[in-house]
Parts: sequence; structure tokens; C-alpha cells
Amino acid sequence: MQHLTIGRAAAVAGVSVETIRFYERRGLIEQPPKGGGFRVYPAELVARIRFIRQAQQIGFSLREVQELLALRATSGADCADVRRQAAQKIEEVDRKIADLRRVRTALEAVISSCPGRGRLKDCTIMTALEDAAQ
Amino acid sequence: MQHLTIGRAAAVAGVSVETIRFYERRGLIEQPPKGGGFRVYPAELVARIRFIRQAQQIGFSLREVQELLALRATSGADCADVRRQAAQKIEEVDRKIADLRRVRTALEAVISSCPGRGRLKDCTIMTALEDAAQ
DNA sequence: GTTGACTCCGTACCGTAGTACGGAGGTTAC
DNA sequence: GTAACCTCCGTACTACGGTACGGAGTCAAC
Repeated sequence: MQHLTIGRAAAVAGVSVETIRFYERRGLIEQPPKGGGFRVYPAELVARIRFIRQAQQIGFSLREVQELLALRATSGADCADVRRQAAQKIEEVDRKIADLRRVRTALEAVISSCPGRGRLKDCTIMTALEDAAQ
Repeated sequence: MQHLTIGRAAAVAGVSVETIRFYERRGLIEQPPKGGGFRVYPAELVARIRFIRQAQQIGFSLREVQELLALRATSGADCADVRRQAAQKIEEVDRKIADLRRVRTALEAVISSCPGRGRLKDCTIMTALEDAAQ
């Protein structure tokens, strides 16, 4: 898997051809060398595309991915920067999880105040959430 | 804080006037009554706008928020319907929580494989991410 | 009783992250 | 040697969630 065309690189990296071209336009990956007018992708460029995907999947935006890649590019940059960004993301994730738990509790409250039949008092997710917030 | 104009309602809810108008167009909030041609916002409508913001922040799209808001059992509504929908939402929430946990694990892997100081070229963020994706 | 702030409405535009299109040309398989 | 496929490029379009604009009307203060 050395020197792939854009189609093969896309298949290997698990993205579409258009996505690779898009990353190129955005400056997320450098212009690959061209052999006979066609882009040629060395394995390390394919690896970078995979990295972009994975970073996205763990919650980094393309802008943030670009910053991560830029950090990597500047020799002498400190590892603490990467750490700090990751730590920030973890805090963000923890907040989201906590909030989702509250929503879950509220949804359970909606269910338990709906006996399944018969007349019922107005029960909404909002009132359930208000109750759930202490 | 009863019967606010759109500007005051926006300030209280922490959004812009345009955002409120946008939510109205989208059907996320009902058309407020108008006094003298101007929208008049009762406190409960402002509370709903706040709810929309919070739900968004924890990862619900506006479409999903709309579904959450529709989860209300009013007199005459079929309670079993509400129950089923709420149960579906709980599953959705559980999936989101599970996804976020995986993200958290991946981020922790990034941090723990990073010495925390020193040159970035020694930082294995890329391999950490590759490892994190199974 | 005018000035300034606010509101009305529709429409147009923004950033994010792609996806689709289409015609010209290159390459591969049979 | 030709059919099927791939790549080139720019441009346009999508969905989402707003944001900005502009001209007209309204209200509150001084």
C-alpha cells in the first residue's frame, strides 16, 4: 500500500474521493505529488486522513484537527498543548454525559407519570426536567 | 418577568432576537400572542427557549428537541403513545452516553500515552488515536 | 412632538462538513 | 482497440443552525 491513487487512498482511509479533495482544499492535508497529472498518495498521507477521521470521531472539529496537526508540525512544540486540548475535551464530554443523565431521569419521570391508560395530568418532558432539577 | 417583548425575552433566555424568530419559523415554539402587533412572551415560553438551548448543548438537534417537546401528555392524548416515544428517547440518550464514554476513553488514551512535557515528536497522539479505533 | 430604541417582516447570507455534477481526458481489462 | 472505469477541475448544491440587512411601523422619554 504505497503510492495510491485518490480512489484507492479513499477506500483505504474509509472516506470518499470528494472528502479527500475537500480536505486538500481546506489545507488539512498538503497537495500530494502528482504522477502523470494524478495525485499520488504515500502511506503516510493516507495515515493522516485516517487520523483526521478519528480525531473527528472523538469530538474534534476540522478546525481543531487542523490545530492538532499544526502542533505536530512545529518541531519544538510542547506536548503539554496537546494534553491540554484533550483534557478540555474530556471536561466537555463529562458535562454532556452529566446533562444526558438528567434528561434520562426526566424521561423516566415522564414514563412513570403516564400510567399507560386513563386520565392523566399534564405531563411533559419540561415539567419532568424542572422536577428533576432538584 | 411576565409578558416580555422579544428583545427582553431574548436577553432573559440568553439568545438573540433573530434566534427566537428562527425557532418560531421552525415551529419549535408556538406563535406568541401579540399585543399591538408585537409578540408578547409569557414566562413559560421563555422557559421553553431555555430548554431548547440546553437540549441542544447536550447534543440534541433541533429536530430532536422538537420531538422532545412534543412528548407531552395532554388530556385525551393516548398515554401509551407518549410512553413509547419516551422509551425510544431513553434508548437514544443511552446510545449518546455510550458514544461519549467511548470518546472519553479515547481521549484518556491520548493523554496517558503523552508524557505531558517535552518535544511533540515524541508524543504518540497519532498512534494513540489509531489504537483507540480498535 | 421629536428622537432614539425597539419591533415588524421577508430575504439573503454565513460557517461547517461535506456531496453531487459534468465534461474532458487517462488507464485497465478483455 | 474499445468499453468500462478512473481522475481531473471548478462549481453548485445539501442540511443544519443560525445571523445580518433593510425599510417600515411603534413606543417611551425628554
